Amino acid sequence: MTERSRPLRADAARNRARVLQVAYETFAQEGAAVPIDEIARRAGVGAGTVYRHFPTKESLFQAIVADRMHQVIERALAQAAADPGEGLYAFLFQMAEQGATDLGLTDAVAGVGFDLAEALPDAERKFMDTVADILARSQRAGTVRSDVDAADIKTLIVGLQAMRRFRGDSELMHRVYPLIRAGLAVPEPPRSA
Amino acid sequence: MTERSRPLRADAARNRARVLQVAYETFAQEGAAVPIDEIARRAGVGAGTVYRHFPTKESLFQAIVADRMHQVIERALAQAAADPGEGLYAFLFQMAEQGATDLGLTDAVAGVGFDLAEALPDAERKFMDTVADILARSQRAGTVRSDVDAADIKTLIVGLQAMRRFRGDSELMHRVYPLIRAGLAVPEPPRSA
Amino acid sequence: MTERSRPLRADAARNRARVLQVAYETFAQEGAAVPIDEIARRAGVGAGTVYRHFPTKESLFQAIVADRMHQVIERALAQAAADPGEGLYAFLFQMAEQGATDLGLTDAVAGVGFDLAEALPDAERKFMDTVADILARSQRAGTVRSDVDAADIKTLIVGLQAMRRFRGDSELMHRVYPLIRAGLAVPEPPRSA
Amino acid sequence: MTERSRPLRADAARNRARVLQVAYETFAQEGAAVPIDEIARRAGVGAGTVYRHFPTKESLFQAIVADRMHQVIERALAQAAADPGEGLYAFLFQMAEQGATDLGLTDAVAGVGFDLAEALPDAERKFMDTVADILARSQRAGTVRSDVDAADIKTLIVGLQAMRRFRGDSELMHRVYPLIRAGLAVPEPPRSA
DNA sequence: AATGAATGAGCCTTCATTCAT
DNA sequence: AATGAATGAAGGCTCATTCAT
Repeated sequence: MTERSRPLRADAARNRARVLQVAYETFAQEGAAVPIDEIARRAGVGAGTVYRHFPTKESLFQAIVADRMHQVIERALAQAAADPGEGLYAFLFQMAEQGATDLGLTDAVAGVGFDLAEALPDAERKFMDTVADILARSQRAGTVRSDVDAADIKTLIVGLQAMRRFRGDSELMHRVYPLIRAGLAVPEPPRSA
Repeated sequence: MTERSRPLRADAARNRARVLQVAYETFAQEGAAVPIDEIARRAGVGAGTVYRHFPTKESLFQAIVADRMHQVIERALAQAAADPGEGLYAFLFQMAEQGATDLGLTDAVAGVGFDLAEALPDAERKFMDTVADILARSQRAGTVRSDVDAADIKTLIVGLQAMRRFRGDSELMHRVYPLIRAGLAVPEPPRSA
Repeated sequence: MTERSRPLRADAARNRARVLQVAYETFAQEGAAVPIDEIARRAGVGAGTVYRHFPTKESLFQAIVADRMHQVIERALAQAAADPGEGLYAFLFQMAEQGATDLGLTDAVAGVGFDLAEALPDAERKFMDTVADILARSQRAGTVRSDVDAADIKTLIVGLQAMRRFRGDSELMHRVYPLIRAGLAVPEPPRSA
Repeated sequence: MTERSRPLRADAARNRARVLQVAYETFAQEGAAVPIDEIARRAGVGAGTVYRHFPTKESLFQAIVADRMHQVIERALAQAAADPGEGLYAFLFQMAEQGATDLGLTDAVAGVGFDLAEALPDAERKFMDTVADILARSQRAGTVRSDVDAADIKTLIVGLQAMRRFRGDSELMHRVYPLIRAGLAVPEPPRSA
């Protein structure tokens, strides 16, 4: 996605990956207010090195989000292929789970303090395509009502992430998630006399 | 709730109210990172005046949240009294609406960056009591399934606020809200043969 | 000293005296960093009232020092009249005692952060005259060596105040004060063969 | 005393030393109320640089005091070794001299606004040990009366510093210092008949 | 390329002083 | 005359970003 005239030197590539990973974990745990110096310290590099790879804090954010998006999409597609009927529900669940421990991703998806569509239009488009794909498969499988579209699902993802962060994993799963699922299910036709 | 030996002087009361209002709007729009100086500027007072009324930024937050909570609760109870069956749905909608333009309230309810239960235990308790009250009325009216409790509703509120912020009012109302409502409705009994 | 066209109204005079007293106690206990608002609060008046009587914090300081100086001088002269030989020692002791609990007076005498001679030349002159007077009486009484002058005594006062503040009253009296006294006493003439 | 995993980079060490020196001079001249920004300006660095080396204003104070203490102790021990009988007097004189131009050191020794024993217990202990050592040597040499202890000497130091600050160097030396010395000298035994 | 020191704008908060009530 | 609210200039400290080593 990011093009470079020359591939990174091996040690530079290692540093970049390490910073990305550490930054992801740190922001996820502590929020976006963590100083870059702290990221550098945890990654075992100098602050200058972080800035060499990511010229602003914002760009580090972007890189993290792009990275996560990529992973999320891969996994979702795999699940949908394996079980189309459950695909959408599995995806929703997975996104809630991710988002709960991943403030950056959540906010990126929700567009809070970070405009995904503007910052990473490719990632945004690919994400929406994936949602549409998975949704269509589940609808064809008859497990999701047909008057729901990809934008609705994205909205639910945003909501579920917030809920998941607010309430514990297990409680969300057992108490709220079923409500959402019931809402998405194909409604019973009115009982005929 | 806050007691003062003597009521504030007229000018002071005016300033206090003005700061509160401006701070509410500003935080809602810009988030909690806005400097106090900016609040003061918008309110047309000196920074010292803000600090006279609210000795820390945190306390200004608290005052805003307490104020909003109070209003929200009042309105919700009035609605529930007028139409018990619709009470819960009206409440959910109202909270989503409020929360969308009111980051402070949202975060306070969700416990993000502000521990409502700790900072304003009275407000928190009253809020939960109100939720339980409205829910019970709707359940008695037969419009909400009985295996849902106040904590579930609070979770949904958090989710709806996030969704509402993400998506426009009208779209949320027409596309996502019905799903939530369907999920909360009393399920059809399995069709007997 | 300070002239006024009209004498203060009774209530104003009462307020002025009260502020002076409270400010003296507060500065003595807490140091000069105490805000004027705090003085006002303790005195039970508004901050504006303090400023009506003492147009700056500095001037409040001056008034306190002048007041204390006056009292110190009165008492010292009385003691010297009663017992000329002990007069100087009593005076030194008294000043150490005062100064220990009275940061303002100490610093004023020492000229630290407050130039007594410049701010209150009358008080300064009167103080030095008093020192000279008491010293002369003790020298005539034969209890103090004759090659010591008023400036030396003032220097010792400054030192004793610092020492007293550093060490407790009783320890200063029993361990260090005798050394000073021995130093001031008329030296033994060299033993003839 | 302070250990660092790696020695500071040359430029950093230069800056640190420069800040320390400038801060010493500035605090000595102007007192502790000088803003850090002013120190930084005089040192020709940014405020952030001061804070990099000394994370709080307090810690800058401590570093200065520790530095001075170290020098004072070294010098005093050297003098005492060279001339035990004069050692204590030389020490007193030196401390008075230092303290007069060094509000930080004075206040640290006197415990005014800075609790040496708490902030730098090692320095405090070493200082007291040094005082005791020098005193003992002078007492053994017969130049100081035996009923004086290290705490008394410390008290005198506090007093002398205050006096020195109040009065010029030469005057203190010629007029007051002899009094103190006379007080410390071994008293003449009462003349036998 | 990496390092980490330096920068400096900006934030929260305090407080001497002024001024409307 | 008294009150206490308002002002606004600092001050200590943080941190994104730049730059010398």
